[in-house]
Amino acid sequence: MTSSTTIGSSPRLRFAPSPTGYLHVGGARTALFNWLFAKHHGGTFVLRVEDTDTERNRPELVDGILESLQWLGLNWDEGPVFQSQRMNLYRAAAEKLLASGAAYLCYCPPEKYAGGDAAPEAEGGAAHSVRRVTRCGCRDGKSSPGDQKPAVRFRVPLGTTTAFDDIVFGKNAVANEEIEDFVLLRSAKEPGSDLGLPTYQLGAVVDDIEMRITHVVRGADHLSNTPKQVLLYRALGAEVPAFAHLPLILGPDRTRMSKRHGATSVASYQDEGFLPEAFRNFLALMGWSSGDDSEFMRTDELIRRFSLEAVSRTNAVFDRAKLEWYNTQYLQKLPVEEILPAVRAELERARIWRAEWAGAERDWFAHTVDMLRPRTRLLPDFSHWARAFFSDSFDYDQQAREKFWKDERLPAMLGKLADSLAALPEWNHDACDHALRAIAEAEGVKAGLLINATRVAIVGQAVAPPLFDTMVTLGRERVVGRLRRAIPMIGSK
RNA sequence: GGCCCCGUGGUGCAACGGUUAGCACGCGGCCCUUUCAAGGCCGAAAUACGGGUUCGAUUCCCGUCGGGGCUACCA
Repeated sequence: MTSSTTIGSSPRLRFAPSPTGYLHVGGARTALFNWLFAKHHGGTFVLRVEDTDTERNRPELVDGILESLQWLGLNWDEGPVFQSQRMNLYRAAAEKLLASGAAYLCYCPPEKYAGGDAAPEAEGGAAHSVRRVTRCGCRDGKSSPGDQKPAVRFRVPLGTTTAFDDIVFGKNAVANEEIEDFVLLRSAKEPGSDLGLPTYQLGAVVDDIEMRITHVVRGADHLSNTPKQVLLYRALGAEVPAFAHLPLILGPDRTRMSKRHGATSVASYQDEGFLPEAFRNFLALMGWSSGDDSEFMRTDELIRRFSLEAVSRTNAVFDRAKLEWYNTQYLQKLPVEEILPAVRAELERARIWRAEWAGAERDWFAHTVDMLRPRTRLLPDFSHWARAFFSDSFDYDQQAREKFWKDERLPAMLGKLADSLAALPEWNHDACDHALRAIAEAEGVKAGLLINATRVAIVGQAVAPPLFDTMVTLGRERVVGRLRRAIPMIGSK
């Protein structure tokens, strides 16, 4: 679409989260697209932590963000680079801009510009409606220093228009009159220093230049800021990178996703038992499509087919039901070997993992997981409703008991079944099948009655794989033992 | 308020001047069946509205409405 999108031999991308919260789904999608693009073109993916706002920064959140990124498999090639450790870079840039006249010192008190929609009640409520683009007397050197420490503001060149090409949104142009003289360096807080911390605009541009970022891929909430940054690149004498803004991910009510929309952090989905690859696949199709109707695309295919040109301009609503569908699909379709580690981790978490399953009983484990997975949606299903397959300590679902243990002849019939099973010369699907049906026939009841009652007796649930497969998997000893253990419970509360 | 962006079923995406507007999730029904899933089949459901341009608009233009973003010494 954009001819300036000539992708060099090795594009350099970056994801630059700010540690003011956990990694949320929007950030994860941005990281994913950067990563997919870098992988597709054999480029470099850099991680940068934008921690210049010392007030709102929570350093302890950095680890969580990195962990979520790693969980998603979005490995970075360089970094993490912390902006807080590169202050001299930003100050040098500010000095350079000051020296060239592209920036000026502003002595206005910070409160003067506080407000806007963030604080509409300021100045009597009408303030935001008459609010003008920031342009104070300091720009022309009319203000005197006084006691106030200065901030450094960019001197937006008036009388012209700033334009750029966005790979996703196309041509963008805005009259410079509409761009405020944004702050580059905040006024100093500490008594000693003259200049303060850099703002996002300065930090991002200086770093993107220094890191030789070729493609800036980020959320569309930055679209309106981009002209400012284009101006900065030029004032710094640097080449403007390619921009690609991504449509936003919204909550079900079409407003920006936030805590009140429930789970928004990547970590919460990890905790719930989603598979990272399923999550990735889901995320990839929010704002992007392969062009055809493909939906189930594993990561290598995503990398192969990804392009920024195919990114949509429409905001997308996060649909948890679809995410769950993806997880179900992955749980179902992946070679069973690939989901074993995740199931193991889940069983370990539930403290019912046994070392043999990684050794001598590895085949049994793989087979059992394979048998169970068509009925699973999230990883914890393996340790919850399927718990009886991995542990002898499990509960009997109350509703299942009420539904399938109603018949008062059941204790006697199940007793006979237990005896019959215990005496079976062979322990396999058909042998169990015949034994049970023989008893049903002799007692004059439908096999289903015994099948359902037995299922509840041996796994505690109404839901399980086909009964005779379940019996074979569990083994004779367990089945007979559990049957006898359950008999006294039938009819009792 | 100002500036900018977006607008296909409830949701995520296709159709990039000519299709009976396609796929998927979700929803309803049927089949399968030993419970529950998975799977198969069928169904309801959309081009926000109004003007243009055109032989012909989902598609191009304008307006309205709706949604979103920015308008911070946050990022």
